[in-house]
Amino acid sequence: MSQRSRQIPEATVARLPVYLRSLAELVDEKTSTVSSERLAEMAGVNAAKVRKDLSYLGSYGTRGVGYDVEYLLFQMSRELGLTHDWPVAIVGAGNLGSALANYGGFTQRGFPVVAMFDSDRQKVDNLIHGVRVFHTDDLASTASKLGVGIGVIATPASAAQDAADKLVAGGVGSILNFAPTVISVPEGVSLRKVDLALELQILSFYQEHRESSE
Amino acid sequence: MSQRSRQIPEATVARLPVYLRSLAELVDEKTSTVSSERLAEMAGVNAAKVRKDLSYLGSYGTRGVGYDVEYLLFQMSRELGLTHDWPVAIVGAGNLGSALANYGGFTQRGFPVVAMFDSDRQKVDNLIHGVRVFHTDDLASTASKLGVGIGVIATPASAAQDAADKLVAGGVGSILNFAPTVISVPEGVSLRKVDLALELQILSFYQEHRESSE
DNA sequence: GTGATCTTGTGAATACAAGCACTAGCGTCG
DNA sequence: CGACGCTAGTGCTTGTATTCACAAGATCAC
Repeated sequence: MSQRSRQIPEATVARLPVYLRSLAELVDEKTSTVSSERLAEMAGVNAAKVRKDLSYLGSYGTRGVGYDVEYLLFQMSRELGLTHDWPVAIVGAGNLGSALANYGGFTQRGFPVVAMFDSDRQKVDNLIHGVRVFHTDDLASTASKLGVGIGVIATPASAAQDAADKLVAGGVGSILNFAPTVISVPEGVSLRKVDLALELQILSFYQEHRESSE
Repeated sequence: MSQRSRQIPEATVARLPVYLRSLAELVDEKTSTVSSERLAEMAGVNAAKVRKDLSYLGSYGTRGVGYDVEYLLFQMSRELGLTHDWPVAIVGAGNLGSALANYGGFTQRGFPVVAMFDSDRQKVDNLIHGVRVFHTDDLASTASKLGVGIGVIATPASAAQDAADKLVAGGVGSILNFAPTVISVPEGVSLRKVDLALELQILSFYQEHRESSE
């Protein structure tokens, strides 16, 4: 059963949510069928890529017609694991952590924040946007008890690796890291990062090189 | 002069800031020389990749010895365009935009926020973390006047494309998009995106598939 | 029904990235 | 001063992702 679908390439997985959003828009505007070309335009990619990406999910299109929007949306949600909620824990109750907790979009999209953690005992037992703050000493056990699947690291860089280790110890399988540092996790744990400074520096590179060539 | 260095691959550019951070750490701990192996470990990549990446910048290492930390740091900063500031404008003075403006890290790292823009006249002329809010009607002209190089889009999805268009009209060459939507920019303008929901959904995919195979 | 027109699904070609494994050069130690 | 050990630089192989281009299936008009 685990081998239901051939391995989906990483690059494809990263694009599925973009298609998903496009499909949601199409539903909103009551469009029932969509071609790979239209979907490609909405997602900002090439049509052949859309078709190949979607073909990994199965043959859900109809030649000469296109894809049924609702059906594809459902299949994709299922594939992405969005048909049920994924409890999320946020480590670090500072500016960023609080901002993330306050940002309603999480829960709304199926990622309810069920706990926050901080090493500052002053913050422990506070409620942030209705979410209770626990001490990081209790991270692993609490995360495990609450069935946390995804951990978000919003600590300073120096505490990030420790946070990751504790999350993993608590059985968390996926980590989203906002701390500006490289962290390592055991094989089998998924890790993605969001790093502002890094993004700006990449843009700076291209900015610099564009200027010098004009 | 613009052809000083052979074209640096995108994947390499995206890693340079990671090396840069590692080098900064090494300077802090007073290390004067570093091998590709050590740097690879710090950056979480393979040593051969480090050497290849650095070789695009020039031959700054010494065989049998390694790289001089300070010298490499300098060269890399230069290449990344970090030897001077890049004025940044933030479009959207809502929760996210304000949080970004309040986050000191920007200015500190050479990306001073020189202006914010919002379509809500109530917010115009407010100061957020010392940064004045302008109306989006004046976006292009103000951005141009202030010499903004990088624009950050922190608007709702529906306003993002318009914000991008105005930034481009104002001469902005690089855009960092936080809005959960695909935006398009003319050739020659750099575009990167940061999208929370998307990251969580990608993690959800792997989470889902890990579970089903255990 | 048959031909014209779409649009998917996919094999093959191309482009890009990663990693290995070797070579060249530097420093050091005996 | 010669041999050895270390480490950068890089050609080549392998793997992955993108794109092209076309055949196969579906619909529609008449």
